[in-house]
Amino acid sequence: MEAQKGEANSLSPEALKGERGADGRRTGRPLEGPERDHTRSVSLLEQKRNVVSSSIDVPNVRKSEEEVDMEKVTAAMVLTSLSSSPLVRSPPVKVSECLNGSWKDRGGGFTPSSYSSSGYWSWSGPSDQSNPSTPSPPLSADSFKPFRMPSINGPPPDDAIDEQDGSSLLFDEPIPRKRKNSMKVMFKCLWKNCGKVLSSAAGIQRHIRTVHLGRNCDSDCSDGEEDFYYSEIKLNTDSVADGLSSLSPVSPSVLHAHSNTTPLSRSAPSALYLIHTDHAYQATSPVTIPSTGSGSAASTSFTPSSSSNFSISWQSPPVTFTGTAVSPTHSRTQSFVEQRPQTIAVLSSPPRATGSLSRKSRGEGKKCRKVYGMENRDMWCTACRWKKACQRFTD
DNA sequence: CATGCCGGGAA
DNA sequence: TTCCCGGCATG
Repeated sequence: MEAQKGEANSLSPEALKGERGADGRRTGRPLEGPERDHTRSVSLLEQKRNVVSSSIDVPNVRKSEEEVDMEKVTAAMVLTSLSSSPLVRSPPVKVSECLNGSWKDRGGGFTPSSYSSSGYWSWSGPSDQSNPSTPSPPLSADSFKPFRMPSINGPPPDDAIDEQDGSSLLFDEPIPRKRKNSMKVMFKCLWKNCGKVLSSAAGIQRHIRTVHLGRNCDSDCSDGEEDFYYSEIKLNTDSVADGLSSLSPVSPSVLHAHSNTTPLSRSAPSALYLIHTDHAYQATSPVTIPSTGSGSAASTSFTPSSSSNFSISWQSPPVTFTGTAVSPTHSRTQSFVEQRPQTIAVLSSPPRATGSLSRKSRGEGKKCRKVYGMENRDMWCTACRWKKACQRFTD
Protein backbone atom coordinates (compact mmCIF):
# COMPACT_ATOMS: atom_id res chain seq x y z
CA MET A 1 0.00 0.00 0.00
CA GLU A 2 2.51 2.43 1.17
CA ALA A 3 4.93 1.24 -1.33
CA GLN A 4 2.46 1.81 -4.02
CA LYS A 5 2.15 5.32 -3.11
CA GLY A 6 5.78 5.76 -3.13
CA GLU A 7 5.96 4.36 -6.56
CA ALA A 8 3.23 6.47 -7.70
CA ASN A 9 5.37 9.32 -6.90
CA SER A 10 7.84 8.23 -9.38
CA LEU A 11 5.86 9.71 -12.05
CA SER A 12 6.05 13.24 -11.16
CA PRO A 13 3.19 15.58 -11.24
CA GLU A 14 4.86 17.37 -13.98
CA ALA A 15 4.91 14.25 -15.98
CA LEU A 16 1.29 13.76 -15.34
CA LYS A 17 0.56 17.21 -16.30
CA GLY A 18 2.63 16.90 -19.33
CA GLU A 19 0.75 13.90 -20.50
CA ARG A 20 -2.53 15.54 -20.08
CA GLY A 21 -1.45 18.75 -21.38
CA ALA A 22 -0.21 17.13 -24.48
CA ASP A 23 -3.44 15.66 -25.52
CA GLY A 24 -4.70 19.07 -26.26
CA ARG A 25 -8.03 18.43 -24.85
CA ARG A 26 -8.95 21.97 -25.07
CA THR A 27 -10.53 23.27 -28.12
CA GLY A 28 -11.57 26.77 -28.60
CA ARG A 29 -13.33 28.24 -25.71
CA PRO A 30 -16.39 30.18 -26.44
CA LEU A 31 -16.28 32.74 -23.81
CA GLU A 32 -13.37 33.86 -21.89
CA GLY A 33 -12.62 35.94 -18.93
CA PRO A 34 -14.48 39.08 -18.42
CA GLU A 35 -16.99 38.42 -21.05
CA ARG A 36 -18.52 35.47 -19.54
CA ASP A 37 -18.42 37.17 -16.26
CA HIS A 38 -20.43 39.94 -17.67
CA THR A 39 -23.23 37.85 -18.75
CA ARG A 40 -23.18 35.99 -15.60
CA SER A 41 -23.29 38.88 -13.34
CA VAL A 42 -25.86 40.61 -15.35
CA SER A 43 -28.29 37.86 -15.06
CA LEU A 44 -27.45 37.51 -11.48
CA LEU A 45 -28.07 41.06 -10.85
CA GLU A 46 -31.32 40.98 -12.57
CA GLN A 47 -32.39 37.97 -10.69
CA LYS A 48 -31.59 39.54 -7.46
CA ARG A 49 -33.27 42.66 -8.34
CA ASN A 50 -36.38 40.82 -9.03
CA VAL A 51 -36.26 38.80 -5.92
CA VAL A 52 -35.62 41.65 -3.71
CA SER A 53 -38.03 43.97 -5.21
CA SER A 54 -40.77 41.49 -5.03
CA SER A 55 -40.12 40.98 -1.42
CA ILE A 56 -40.50 44.58 -0.75
CA ASP A 57 -44.01 44.00 0.34
CA VAL A 58 -46.68 44.81 -2.08
CA PRO A 59 -45.02 42.94 -4.81
CA ASN A 60 -45.73 43.83 -8.30
CA VAL A 61 -48.20 46.53 -8.05
CA ARG A 62 -46.05 48.78 -6.07
CA LYS A 63 -43.07 48.12 -8.12
CA SER A 64 -44.55 48.83 -11.41
CA GLU A 65 -46.13 51.85 -10.01
CA GLU A 66 -42.85 53.18 -9.03
CA GLU A 67 -41.32 52.34 -12.23
CA VAL A 68 -43.96 54.06 -14.11
CA ASP A 69 -43.57 56.95 -11.88
CA MET A 70 -39.96 56.98 -12.48
CA GLU A 71 -40.31 56.76 -16.14
CA LYS A 72 -42.72 59.56 -16.21
CA VAL A 73 -40.35 61.70 -14.44
CA THR A 74 -37.58 60.72 -16.67
CA ALA A 75 -39.58 61.32 -19.70
CA ALA A 76 -40.62 64.64 -18.47
CA MET A 77 -37.13 65.52 -17.81
CA VAL A 78 -35.92 64.53 -21.12
CA LEU A 79 -38.58 66.49 -22.78
CA THR A 80 -38.27 69.47 -20.67
CA SER A 81 -34.61 69.71 -20.69
CA LEU A 82 -33.26 68.42 -23.84
CA SER A 83 -29.85 69.57 -23.06
CA SER A 84 -30.15 70.27 -19.51
CA SER A 85 -27.62 69.94 -16.85
CA PRO A 86 -27.16 66.54 -15.49
CA LEU A 87 -27.37 67.93 -12.14
CA VAL A 88 -30.69 69.39 -12.33
CA ARG A 89 -32.49 68.33 -9.32
CA SER A 90 -35.47 70.46 -9.29
CA PRO A 91 -38.77 69.15 -10.33
CA PRO A 92 -39.16 68.62 -13.99
CA VAL A 93 -41.24 71.63 -14.37
CA LYS A 94 -38.58 73.87 -13.20
CA VAL A 95 -35.87 72.25 -15.06
CA SER A 96 -35.86 74.66 -17.85
CA GLU A 97 -35.02 77.40 -15.50
CA CYS A 98 -31.73 76.02 -14.63
CA LEU A 99 -30.41 75.33 -17.95
CA ASN A 100 -27.69 77.77 -17.82
CA GLY A 101 -25.49 75.83 -15.57
CA SER A 102 -22.50 74.94 -17.47
CA TRP A 103 -21.63 71.43 -17.69
CA LYS A 104 -18.28 70.45 -18.57
CA ASP A 105 -18.50 68.32 -21.46
CA ARG A 106 -16.96 65.06 -22.09
CA GLY A 107 -13.83 66.81 -22.93
CA GLY A 108 -13.27 67.56 -19.38
CA GLY A 109 -11.19 64.59 -18.72
CA PHE A 110 -13.36 61.90 -19.81
CA THR A 111 -12.65 59.28 -22.19
CA PRO A 112 -16.02 58.11 -23.10
CA SER A 113 -15.01 55.40 -25.34
CA SER A 114 -12.17 53.96 -23.50
CA TYR A 115 -13.25 52.82 -20.27
CA SER A 116 -11.20 52.93 -17.26
CA SER A 117 -7.89 51.51 -17.50
CA SER A 118 -7.89 52.19 -13.89
CA GLY A 119 -11.44 52.17 -12.97
CA TYR A 120 -11.06 52.32 -9.31
CA TRP A 121 -13.10 54.70 -7.41
CA SER A 122 -12.86 55.14 -3.86
CA TRP A 123 -13.08 57.66 -1.28
CA SER A 124 -12.02 57.40 2.17
CA GLY A 125 -13.59 58.57 5.23
CA PRO A 126 -12.79 61.68 7.06
CA SER A 127 -9.35 60.85 8.01
CA ASP A 128 -8.16 64.25 8.70
CA GLN A 129 -11.06 66.16 7.54
CA SER A 130 -11.97 68.48 10.24
CA ASN A 131 -15.31 69.25 8.94
CA PRO A 132 -17.85 66.54 9.40
CA SER A 133 -20.10 67.78 6.76
CA THR A 134 -17.61 67.82 4.07
CA PRO A 135 -17.79 64.85 1.88
CA SER A 136 -14.21 65.19 0.97
CA PRO A 137 -14.30 65.07 -2.73
CA PRO A 138 -10.77 64.45 -3.70
CA LEU A 139 -12.17 63.60 -6.94
CA SER A 140 -11.45 64.89 -10.26
CA ALA A 141 -12.36 68.34 -9.56
CA ASP A 142 -11.73 69.09 -13.10
CA SER A 143 -13.20 66.25 -14.92
CA PHE A 144 -16.59 65.96 -13.54
CA LYS A 145 -18.31 68.12 -11.17
CA PRO A 146 -21.87 67.32 -10.60
CA PHE A 147 -23.33 69.64 -8.18
CA ARG A 148 -20.99 69.04 -5.44
CA MET A 149 -21.15 72.16 -3.51
CA PRO A 150 -17.87 73.77 -2.84
CA SER A 151 -18.86 74.92 0.48
CA ILE A 152 -16.96 73.65 3.37
CA ASN A 153 -19.09 74.97 6.00
CA GLY A 154 -22.60 73.87 6.13
CA PRO A 155 -24.18 73.50 2.81
CA PRO A 156 -27.36 75.39 2.53
CA PRO A 157 -30.56 73.74 3.48
CA ASP A 158 -31.83 71.52 0.85
CA ASP A 159 -34.58 73.83 0.06
CA ALA A 160 -32.13 76.39 -0.87
CA ILE A 161 -30.27 74.01 -2.99
CA ASP A 162 -33.38 73.08 -4.64
CA GLU A 163 -34.08 76.54 -5.64
CA GLN A 164 -30.71 77.48 -6.78
CA ASP A 165 -29.17 74.43 -8.06
CA GLY A 166 -27.89 76.49 -10.82
CA SER A 167 -25.83 78.44 -8.44
CA SER A 168 -23.93 75.48 -7.33
CA LEU A 169 -22.75 75.20 -10.80
CA LEU A 170 -21.20 78.52 -10.95
CA PHE A 171 -18.03 77.08 -9.81
CA ASP A 172 -15.62 78.17 -12.29
CA GLU A 173 -16.99 77.53 -15.60
CA PRO A 174 -14.54 78.33 -18.24
CA ILE A 175 -16.58 76.58 -20.76
CA PRO A 176 -19.47 78.71 -21.82
CA ARG A 177 -22.14 76.31 -22.48
CA LYS A 178 -21.83 72.88 -23.68
CA ARG A 179 -23.97 70.00 -24.07
CA LYS A 180 -24.95 68.58 -20.83
CA ASN A 181 -26.01 65.13 -20.39
CA SER A 182 -29.33 64.41 -19.01
CA MET A 183 -28.77 63.15 -15.62
CA LYS A 184 -31.40 63.42 -13.05
CA VAL A 185 -31.38 62.69 -9.44
CA MET A 186 -34.45 61.58 -7.75
CA PHE A 187 -35.03 60.60 -4.24
CA LYS A 188 -37.03 57.64 -3.42
CA CYS A 189 -38.56 56.87 -0.12
CA LEU A 190 -37.62 53.45 1.01
CA TRP A 191 -40.16 53.21 3.66
CA LYS A 192 -42.20 50.16 3.40
CA ASN A 193 -45.26 50.57 1.37
CA CYS A 194 -44.25 53.96 0.34
CA GLY A 195 -41.76 54.34 -2.40
CA LYS A 196 -42.57 57.89 -3.02
CA VAL A 197 -40.27 59.57 -5.41
CA LEU A 198 -39.42 63.17 -5.07
CA SER A 199 -37.05 65.28 -6.89
CA SER A 200 -35.41 66.95 -4.00
CA ALA A 201 -33.67 65.71 -0.98
CA ALA A 202 -35.42 68.23 1.08
CA GLY A 203 -38.69 67.08 -0.18
CA ILE A 204 -38.07 63.49 0.52
CA GLN A 205 -36.70 64.24 3.89
CA ARG A 206 -39.65 66.28 4.77
CA HIS A 207 -41.83 63.56 3.52
CA ILE A 208 -40.12 60.99 5.64
CA ARG A 209 -40.04 63.18 8.61
CA THR A 210 -43.61 64.03 8.57
CA VAL A 211 -45.20 61.00 7.12
CA HIS A 212 -43.07 58.24 8.48
CA LEU A 213 -41.23 59.58 11.42
CA GLY A 214 -44.14 61.51 12.59
CA ARG A 215 -42.20 64.59 13.29
CA ASN A 216 -43.82 67.86 12.88
CA CYS A 217 -41.06 70.22 13.41
CA ASP A 218 -39.63 72.07 10.58
CA SER A 219 -36.83 71.03 8.47
CA ASP A 220 -34.34 72.44 10.87
CA CYS A 221 -35.02 69.88 13.45
CA SER A 222 -33.75 67.26 11.23
CA ASP A 223 -31.16 65.09 12.76
CA GLY A 224 -30.22 63.59 9.52
CA GLU A 225 -31.95 60.40 10.25
CA GLU A 226 -34.18 60.76 7.30
CA ASP A 227 -31.18 60.35 5.19
CA PHE A 228 -31.27 56.73 5.87
CA TYR A 229 -34.71 56.28 4.68
CA TYR A 230 -34.50 57.32 1.19
CA SER A 231 -32.41 56.39 -1.66
CA GLU A 232 -30.96 58.56 -4.18
CA ILE A 233 -31.61 57.51 -7.64
CA LYS A 234 -29.83 58.76 -10.61
CA LEU A 235 -31.34 58.49 -13.92
CA ASN A 236 -29.24 58.95 -16.84
CA THR A 237 -30.92 59.05 -20.09
CA ASP A 238 -28.00 60.00 -22.08
CA SER A 239 -25.41 57.81 -23.51
CA VAL A 240 -24.48 57.25 -19.96
CA ALA A 241 -20.91 57.66 -20.64
CA ASP A 242 -20.83 59.95 -17.78
CA GLY A 243 -23.05 57.90 -15.68
CA LEU A 244 -21.10 57.06 -12.63
CA SER A 245 -19.22 60.17 -12.38
CA SER A 246 -21.70 62.24 -10.66
CA LEU A 247 -22.51 60.42 -7.61
CA SER A 248 -23.84 62.01 -4.59
CA PRO A 249 -25.47 65.27 -5.03
CA VAL A 250 -26.85 66.02 -1.71
CA SER A 251 -26.95 62.73 -0.17
CA PRO A 252 -25.25 61.36 2.82
CA SER A 253 -22.85 59.44 0.86
CA VAL A 254 -20.17 60.71 -1.28
CA LEU A 255 -18.87 59.13 -4.28
CA HIS A 256 -16.18 59.83 -6.50
CA ALA A 257 -15.74 59.20 -10.00
CA HIS A 258 -12.27 59.21 -11.09
CA SER A 259 -11.98 60.66 -14.48
CA ASN A 260 -12.67 57.73 -16.65
CA THR A 261 -16.05 56.41 -16.85
CA THR A 262 -17.35 53.52 -18.64
CA PRO A 263 -19.42 53.91 -21.65
CA LEU A 264 -22.37 51.79 -21.26
CA SER A 265 -24.09 50.22 -24.04
CA ARG A 266 -25.06 52.71 -26.53
CA SER A 267 -28.16 51.03 -27.44
CA ALA A 268 -31.28 51.65 -25.58
CA PRO A 269 -31.64 54.59 -23.36
CA SER A 270 -29.95 53.42 -20.35
CA ALA A 271 -31.00 54.32 -16.97
CA LEU A 272 -28.51 54.40 -14.31
CA TYR A 273 -29.73 53.98 -10.88
CA LEU A 274 -27.53 54.94 -8.15
CA ILE A 275 -28.82 54.10 -4.87
CA HIS A 276 -27.37 54.67 -1.55
CA THR A 277 -28.81 52.88 1.30
CA ASP A 278 -28.31 51.93 4.81
CA HIS A 279 -30.23 50.65 7.70
CA ALA A 280 -31.32 47.19 8.01
CA TYR A 281 -34.75 47.65 6.79
CA GLN A 282 -33.44 48.69 3.55
CA ALA A 283 -32.60 45.20 2.85
CA THR A 284 -35.91 45.31 1.22
CA SER A 285 -34.98 48.02 -1.07
CA PRO A 286 -34.63 46.84 -4.60
CA VAL A 287 -30.98 46.91 -4.50
CA THR A 288 -28.62 44.11 -4.56
CA ILE A 289 -25.15 43.62 -5.45
CA PRO A 290 -23.23 40.62 -6.21
CA SER A 291 -21.07 40.34 -3.26
CA THR A 292 -17.83 38.69 -2.73
CA GLY A 293 -18.68 35.11 -3.13
CA SER A 294 -18.45 34.20 -6.67
CA GLY A 295 -18.49 30.62 -7.54
CA SER A 296 -21.39 29.80 -5.43
CA ALA A 297 -22.50 33.17 -6.39
CA ALA A 298 -26.18 32.82 -6.25
CA SER A 299 -25.97 32.17 -2.62
CA THR A 300 -24.60 35.48 -1.76
CA SER A 301 -27.10 38.00 -0.83
CA PHE A 302 -26.51 41.50 -0.01
CA THR A 303 -26.35 42.10 3.63
CA PRO A 304 -26.79 45.65 4.44
CA SER A 305 -25.00 47.22 7.24
CA SER A 306 -22.60 44.43 7.47
CA SER A 307 -19.90 46.06 5.59
CA SER A 308 -19.03 49.51 4.75
CA ASN A 309 -16.67 48.51 2.16
CA PHE A 310 -17.29 46.43 -0.78
CA SER A 311 -16.69 46.42 -4.36
CA ILE A 312 -18.97 45.93 -7.17
CA SER A 313 -18.23 45.62 -10.71
CA TRP A 314 -19.27 47.80 -13.37
CA GLN A 315 -18.57 46.60 -16.80
CA SER A 316 -15.06 45.48 -16.61
CA PRO A 317 -13.39 47.76 -14.23
CA PRO A 318 -14.27 47.11 -10.72
CA VAL A 319 -15.71 49.95 -8.89
CA THR A 320 -14.71 50.18 -5.40
CA PHE A 321 -16.52 52.13 -2.90
CA THR A 322 -14.98 52.59 0.35
CA GLY A 323 -15.36 54.83 3.14
CA THR A 324 -17.36 56.76 5.42
CA ALA A 325 -20.10 58.94 4.53
CA VAL A 326 -20.88 62.16 5.97
CA SER A 327 -24.02 63.92 5.49
CA PRO A 328 -23.41 66.98 3.52
CA THR A 329 -26.84 68.17 4.17
CA HIS A 330 -26.66 68.18 7.84
CA SER A 331 -23.78 69.35 9.78
CA ARG A 332 -24.72 67.39 12.76
CA THR A 333 -25.33 63.82 12.14
CA GLN A 334 -23.62 61.73 14.64
CA SER A 335 -25.94 58.90 14.06
CA PHE A 336 -24.37 58.69 10.76
CA VAL A 337 -20.98 57.88 11.82
CA GLU A 338 -21.96 54.60 13.20
CA GLN A 339 -23.99 53.40 10.37
CA ARG A 340 -22.21 53.72 7.23
CA PRO A 341 -24.34 54.06 4.28
CA GLN A 342 -23.70 51.93 1.40
CA THR A 343 -23.74 53.16 -2.00
CA ILE A 344 -24.70 50.87 -4.65
CA ALA A 345 -24.83 51.22 -8.28
CA VAL A 346 -27.37 49.26 -10.04
CA LEU A 347 -27.63 49.22 -13.66
CA SER A 348 -30.95 48.72 -15.02
CA SER A 349 -31.84 48.99 -18.56
CA PRO A 350 -28.68 48.44 -20.44
CA PRO A 351 -28.89 44.80 -21.18
CA ARG A 352 -25.33 43.97 -20.65
CA ALA A 353 -23.37 46.04 -18.39
CA THR A 354 -21.54 45.05 -15.33
CA GLY A 355 -18.43 43.26 -14.81
CA SER A 356 -17.20 40.22 -13.17
CA LEU A 357 -18.07 39.51 -9.69
CA SER A 358 -15.40 40.26 -7.33
CA ARG A 359 -13.39 37.25 -6.73
CA LYS A 360 -13.00 35.65 -3.43
CA SER A 361 -9.72 36.62 -2.11
CA ARG A 362 -7.20 33.95 -1.76
CA GLY A 363 -7.43 31.92 1.35
CA GLU A 364 -4.77 32.44 3.87
CA GLY A 365 -4.27 29.07 5.35
CA LYS A 366 -2.02 26.47 3.98
CA LYS A 367 -3.53 24.38 1.40
CA CYS A 368 -2.85 20.92 0.25
CA ARG A 369 -0.48 22.15 -2.26
CA LYS A 370 1.58 23.90 0.26
CA VAL A 371 1.33 21.25 2.87
CA TYR A 372 2.07 18.28 0.75
CA GLY A 373 3.81 19.88 -2.09
CA MET A 374 3.58 19.08 -5.70
CA GLU A 375 5.40 15.85 -5.17
CA ASN A 376 2.61 14.48 -3.10
CA ARG A 377 -0.12 15.60 -5.21
CA ASP A 378 -1.97 12.42 -4.62
CA MET A 379 -2.26 13.31 -1.02
CA TRP A 380 -4.11 16.45 -1.78
CA CYS A 381 -7.74 16.63 -1.28
CA THR A 382 -9.67 16.09 -4.41
CA ALA A 383 -10.67 19.66 -4.61
CA CYS A 384 -7.10 20.74 -4.62
CA ARG A 385 -6.24 18.17 -7.15
CA TRP A 386 -8.92 19.53 -9.32
CA LYS A 387 -7.88 23.03 -8.71
CA LYS A 388 -10.95 23.76 -6.80
CA ALA A 389 -11.28 25.41 -3.48
CA CYS A 390 -9.50 23.32 -0.96
CA GLN A 391 -11.81 21.29 1.17
CA ARG A 392 -9.32 20.03 3.62
CA PHE A 393 -7.91 23.28 4.75
CA THR A 394 -10.72 25.61 4.53
CA ASP A 395 -10.37 29.09 5.76
C1' DC B 1 6.48 34.18 -9.97
C1' DA B 2 3.61 30.92 -7.00
C1' DT B 3 -0.64 29.97 -5.43
C1' DG B 4 -5.75 29.47 -5.03
C1' DC B 5 -9.57 28.49 -7.37
C1' DC B 6 -13.49 29.75 -10.78
C1' DG B 7 -15.58 28.41 -14.86
C1' DG B 8 -16.13 25.21 -17.91
C1' DG B 9 -14.86 21.26 -21.01
C1' DA B 10 -14.15 16.30 -21.61
C1' DA B 11 -14.81 11.63 -20.36
C1' DT C 1 -20.45 12.93 -12.01
C1' DT C 2 -15.80 12.92 -11.94
C1' DC C 3 -11.65 14.62 -13.52
C1' DC C 4 -9.00 18.04 -15.32
C1' DC C 5 -7.11 22.47 -16.75
C1' DG C 6 -7.06 27.43 -18.77
C1' DG C 7 -6.80 31.50 -17.05
C1' DC C 8 -7.26 35.00 -13.81
C1' DA C 9 -6.74 37.28 -9.27
C1' DT C 10 -3.93 37.84 -5.61
C1' DG C 11 0.10 38.19 -2.80
